[in-house]
Amino acid sequence: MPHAVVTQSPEAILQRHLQERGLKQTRQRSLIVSIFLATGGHLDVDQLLATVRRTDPKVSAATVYRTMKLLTELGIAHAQQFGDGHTRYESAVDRHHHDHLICTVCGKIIEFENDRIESLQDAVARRHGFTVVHHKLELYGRCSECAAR
Amino acid sequence: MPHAVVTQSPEAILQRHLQERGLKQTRQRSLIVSIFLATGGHLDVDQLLATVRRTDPKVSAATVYRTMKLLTELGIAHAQQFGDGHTRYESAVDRHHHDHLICTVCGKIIEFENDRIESLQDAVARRHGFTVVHHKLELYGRCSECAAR
DNA sequence: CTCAGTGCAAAGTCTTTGCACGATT
DNA sequence: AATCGTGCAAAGACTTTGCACTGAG
Repeated sequence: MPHAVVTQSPEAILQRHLQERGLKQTRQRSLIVSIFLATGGHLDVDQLLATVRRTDPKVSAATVYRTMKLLTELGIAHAQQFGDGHTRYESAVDRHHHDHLICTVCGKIIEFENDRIESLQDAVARRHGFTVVHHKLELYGRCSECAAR
Repeated sequence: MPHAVVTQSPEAILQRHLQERGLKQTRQRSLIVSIFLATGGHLDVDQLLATVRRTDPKVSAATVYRTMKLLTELGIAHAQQFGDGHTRYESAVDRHHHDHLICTVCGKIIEFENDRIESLQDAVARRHGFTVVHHKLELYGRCSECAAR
C-alpha cells in the first residue's frame, strides 16, 4: 500500500505558498509553472515565454520574469548563470544538488554529481575558514558528438 | 647570475601584441593596463574606471571596456562572472589555473587550487565523453570574519 | 468589492557601437 | 599623412517597474 505521506507536487507546494502569502493563483502562473516543470529545466525566459505563448499568446514577458522570480523565492526554482547573459532556471523540487557539463558548441547541458568532489570542496573551504552556502561547478567543453565533427 | 631568458613583463607582452597587430600604444591603454595589473584582479569596469580616473579623469568607460576586451583577446586578462551582473577581470599573466571562494557578505574573493578536484573533474568529463576546455568552480558562503558577526 | 496580477511601455543596468575629433606611428 | 583610438551619446540586450485595467478570492 502507498505511503500516506507523499512528497507534495510542485503545484501543491506553489498553491500552499500562495495561500500562505495571500497571493493569487492565476491562469498565467499555473501555465508558466506547469510548462517550466514539464520541460525539465535550464530554460531561459525567452524559451519559456515562447512555449507559454503557444498555449496563451497574450502572456507577457514581464509575467514570466515575475513568476520565475517568485518561484525562486519560494524555493521551487533555482536561477543559474552560464555566462551567456541569459538567466536560466531549473526545478528545485525533489532534486538534490548537482553540477553541470556544458557543451560550448551545441549548448547541451549534462548534469552530474560527485560526492568526492563535494567533500574536497568542503575541505578546501574549511581550510580557509569559509562556511559554504552554495557552490557552482561548471565544466565547459565539447560533448562527444560535437568533438567528433 | 640571473637567467638570461626571463618572463616578459605584461607591459612588454602588451606592446609586442600591439605591434604585431599594428595597434597603437596610447596613454589610456598604458594607464588602464598598469592599474589593472597593479591592483591584483577581480576588478569590475566601474572599479577600474574609478581608479583610472584618479589619474586621468577624462578616460571614458567605453575605453575601459574596449581595453579589457582587448586584453582578454590577447590572453593578458581573464573575464569572469560571479553572478552579480558585473564582469570582473583578473590577470592571466604568469598565473596557473585556480578557483574561487567568494564571501557573499563582504565580497572578499579568495583563490585556491586543488589538483585532486581537478583530476576528479577530468574523470567525470571523460566518463561523459566530454572534452573540457575550461571550467569554473566557485564556493559561495561566509568568510571567517563575516561568520563571526 | 477589494487587492493582487497582468500587459504594456517606459526606465534601469551593463555593455557595445557609430561617429567625428584627436593622437600615434 | 594615414590610421587607429578616444570620448560622447545613442543603441542593444536583458530585466525591472509604474500604471491603469483585469480578475481571483
